[in-house]
Amino acid sequence: MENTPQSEKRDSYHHGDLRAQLVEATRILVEEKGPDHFSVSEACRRAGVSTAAPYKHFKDKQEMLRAVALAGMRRQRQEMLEELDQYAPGTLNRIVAMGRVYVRFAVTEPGVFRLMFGLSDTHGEHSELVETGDDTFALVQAEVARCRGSDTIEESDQHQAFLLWSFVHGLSFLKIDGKLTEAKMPIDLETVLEDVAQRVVGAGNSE
Amino acid sequence: MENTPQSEKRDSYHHGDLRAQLVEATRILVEEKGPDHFSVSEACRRAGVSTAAPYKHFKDKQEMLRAVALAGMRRQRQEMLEELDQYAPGTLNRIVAMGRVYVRFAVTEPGVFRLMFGLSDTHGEHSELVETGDDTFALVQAEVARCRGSDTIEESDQHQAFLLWSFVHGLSFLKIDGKLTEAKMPIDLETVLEDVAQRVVGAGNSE
DNA sequence: CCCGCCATGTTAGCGCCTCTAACATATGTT
DNA sequence: AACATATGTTAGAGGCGCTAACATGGCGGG
Repeated sequence: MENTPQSEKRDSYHHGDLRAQLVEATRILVEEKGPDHFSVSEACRRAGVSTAAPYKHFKDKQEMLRAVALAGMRRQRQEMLEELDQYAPGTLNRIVAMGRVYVRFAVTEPGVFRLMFGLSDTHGEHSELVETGDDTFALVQAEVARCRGSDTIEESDQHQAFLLWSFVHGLSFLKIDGKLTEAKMPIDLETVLEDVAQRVVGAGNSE
Repeated sequence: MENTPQSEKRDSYHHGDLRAQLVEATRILVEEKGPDHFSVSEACRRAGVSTAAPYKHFKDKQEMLRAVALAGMRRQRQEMLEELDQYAPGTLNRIVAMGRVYVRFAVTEPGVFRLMFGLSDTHGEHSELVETGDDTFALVQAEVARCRGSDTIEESDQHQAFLLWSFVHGLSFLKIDGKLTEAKMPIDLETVLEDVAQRVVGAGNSE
């Protein structure tokens, strides 16, 4: 973050680390204007290069955005791992912690968060994004299994992890889209996450 | 649907019902290419008019998309009402039915569904969209209350409706973004919806 | 009945955008 | 030193959103 001089005039013809700087400019713009209103031109202006320069590093606009999305997914996963460290294994607190990170990330970086999921066209083909997402989901599955006292993931764990994921995903989007007025979400986030973890993982099976 | 001649050459200078036809062309294009890759120009080509014509009916591109989003929200709400008619009042089946409509709509018309939520910039100011969304949500709240045997909505009903909404919303997006492989969502939609309704509304409070 | 108004269409064109081609410059390998 | 390659530049094609100015035709009042 702090090693990106951004708009300092460069002394040499060549740039040094244009690719990284373009990704950072893209990230900032995506947050500022939203993924829709992002333009390559403006990223170039921010980075202080001509509008043709990015095409030496990226195939097209989509690839620039994809780089930002991938970095976002890795950052989100990293934050989860760090948060998980603070809680004892096999407890609901760890489930709650992951949900908290998920929603917090969405609220803190809604632009990048939208990118991580919205760009569904190209995601399928480019496996890094899919793999990183799968890895993060595997974290949830493992945590659910451990709440049962097991280290192997069974179908019920998959199911519960899927329920949790859908919920926090929906909650995140509703929040950043401004659909959640006070009246619709009457209690605070932390309590909600605890409630959901309890309902999904804490209780016994209900069939 | 069948009263839109689409690309028939029109005999007269004037068009007759260009606005409606542009909305329909927009809807189709949004489904075909996704909300991102929609262009006013192409909608004009489909409707057989010049690229300046839409601006006699819409302020800008956003307003065209908003018209499609609003129509979508009303259609979704209508589908819910029709589906609800098939089930006895005060039963979990009615909760499940609403979830089914929500997800089915998302899967059937992912482009419009994205539009209904994605365009968060302009939603806040233009109240029709917000109101329609609120109306639909109120339906869920009322249904939850009635499962308790009450006709007045209390905070616990709000809370449960919110949980349900977040879940189906997240599930819908994960589905249309292709994030739900077989391994991640091991059982079929109907069973999932029943399970969630049971966990959220069916069970007693868990605090 | 005709005439003028206004709604709604058209063409022309500006400015911005993405992306490519052709050229320029730095870097490092031999 | 000379060349190959990586990475920057300028110029420009082609598409898009939107506006201005003009054209057409339906409709209501004299």
